[in-house]
Amino acid sequence: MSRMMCPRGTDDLLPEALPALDHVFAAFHRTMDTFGYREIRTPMFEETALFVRSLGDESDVVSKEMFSVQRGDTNVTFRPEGTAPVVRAYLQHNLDKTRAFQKFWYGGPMFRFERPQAGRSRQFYQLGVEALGSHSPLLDSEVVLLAHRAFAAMGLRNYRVHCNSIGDAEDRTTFRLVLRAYFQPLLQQRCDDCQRRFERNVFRMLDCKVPQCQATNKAAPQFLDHLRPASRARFDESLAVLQAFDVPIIVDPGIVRGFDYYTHLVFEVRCPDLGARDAICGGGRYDGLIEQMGGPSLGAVGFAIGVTPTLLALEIQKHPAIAPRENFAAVFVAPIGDSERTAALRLCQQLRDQGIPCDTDYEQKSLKAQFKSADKRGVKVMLVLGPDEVQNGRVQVRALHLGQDHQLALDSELAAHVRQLLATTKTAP
RNA sequence: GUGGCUGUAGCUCAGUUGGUUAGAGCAUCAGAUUGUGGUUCUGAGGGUCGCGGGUUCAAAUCCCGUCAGUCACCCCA
Repeated sequence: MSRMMCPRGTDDLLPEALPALDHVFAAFHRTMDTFGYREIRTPMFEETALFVRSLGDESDVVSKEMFSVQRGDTNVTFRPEGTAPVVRAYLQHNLDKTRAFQKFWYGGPMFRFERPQAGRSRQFYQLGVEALGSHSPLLDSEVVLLAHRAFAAMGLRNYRVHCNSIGDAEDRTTFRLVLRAYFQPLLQQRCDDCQRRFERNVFRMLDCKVPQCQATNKAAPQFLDHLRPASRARFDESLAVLQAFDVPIIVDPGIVRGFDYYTHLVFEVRCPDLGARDAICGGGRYDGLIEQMGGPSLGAVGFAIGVTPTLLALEIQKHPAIAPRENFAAVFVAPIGDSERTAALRLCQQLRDQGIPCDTDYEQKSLKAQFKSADKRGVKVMLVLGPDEVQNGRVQVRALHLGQDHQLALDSELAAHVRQLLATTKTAP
C-alpha cells in the first residue's frame, strides 16, 4: 500500500483532537498571565551553531537527533528545545542591557530525530518558561511553583516534583572528583553504559536504571552532601518556600539532567500513571548559559513541559476536557427542497452575521437525513424551511437537546430567540 | 542505533491441522405508505488479507526479505 502518510514520528491533529490541546495551552497561558510571564515566539529553526553552542556537541541531541538542513553555505536546524532560542533572542535584542530581568513563556512544536515511542515523537509540543537575568533563589522556587500551578490548572492529578541541586561549576568540579573516587574500584561491576559514563559524564551514573548498577548507587556519595554551605543553603531555602506552598516535592538525588548548562536547582515533574516514560516536565537553573552564549554573567532559570506526555496522562486520568469532541456548528438550517435552498443560505448567513455558529445542507439530503446527521454532529437547534415557511416569512425551530418545537417569524428577533435556546440546558424531569 | 510484538473493510477484531465466491460488530449511505433526529428493523457500498519473493495441486494461514506501526533500551519533554 503506497498511500501517502505523514512522516514517521509525526501526527496529524484532527479537529476532534484539538480541543484537548487547546485546553492544555489555555490553562498554561492563564497561569503565565497571573505570574507575570509574557509570551515570546522565536523561529521554528535556528542556525545550527546555536544548539551546538548551548547544548554541547557531546550531547545526544546535537550528535544524533538534530533535524538539520544545509542550503548553500547556511546550515539551520529545526529547534530541538526552546531555551537556546529564547536566550538568543534576549541577547540579540539587547534585553540584557535595557531590562536585564525578564520572564518569558513560549509554546510550540520542537523537533528531534529519534525513534518514536509512547509519549515521544519527532515533532512534539512543548510549553516552557525562561526567567532570564537574575540569580535570585526565590525564582528557583517560583518556577517550580509555576509548573505545579500550571499542571493544577490543567486538571492533572497524581504527580510529584522531583528536586535536586547540582551546585555551581565549582561544586561540580569537586563532586566529580568525589564520584570518580567512589566509582573507580566499582567500575568492574557496572554496565557497559556506565563504563562510558565514567569518563564522559560521571553524574549520569547516578540515575542508571540497570539493577546491578542501582545496587552500588545506594551507597554512592550524593550531591547534596558535597555542596558548599552557600549552595546547600540556597537549595534548602527553595525547598522551604515550596513546602510552604504545598507543592508535592520529593528530594531525589537521582535527578541529574542531561544538558551541560544546568546549575543548582534541577527538577523533573513525574506522573506515575504514565509507566516507563513518566516525566512530563523538566527544568532548573542554568546560570552558565547566557554567558556561554556571549552575554554577560547573568542567572537564568526555567522549565519545559512535554505536552504530548501531559495529554497522555490527562487521558489516562480520564479528564473530561481531553475526550475527543465534535465541534460542529450548534445551529443548522434545513431546507426541505431545492426551492428553499437560497432562503436557507440567506437565513444561515444572517445568523452567522449575528455571531451564531450556523451551517446548512450542501448535499441535497432529505429532511430526515439532515436531521439524522445533525443529531450525530451535536447540533442543538434545527431551523426548518419549507415552501409554507418561506411564503409566510416564518421558520420552524426545533431544539434537539430540549425536544421542543417553535414557530418563529423570520425577523430581527430570531437570532435572540435562537441564542436563548442555545443557552438553555435540559432540566431533569 | 539495538531488541520484542503486530500488520485481514474507515475502526475493533474473527478466520479451525494450509482447502471453493474472506466474515462479524461498530461506522458510512439508502429505505421502513412520500415535511422531522436520538431507539428499532431492512438493505447497500466498502478488502489484490502491508508489499515482494519462495514452498505447495492449493497460502490470509508456512518460510525468507522488505516496509510500516507499536512497545522498550540509549537519551530526553
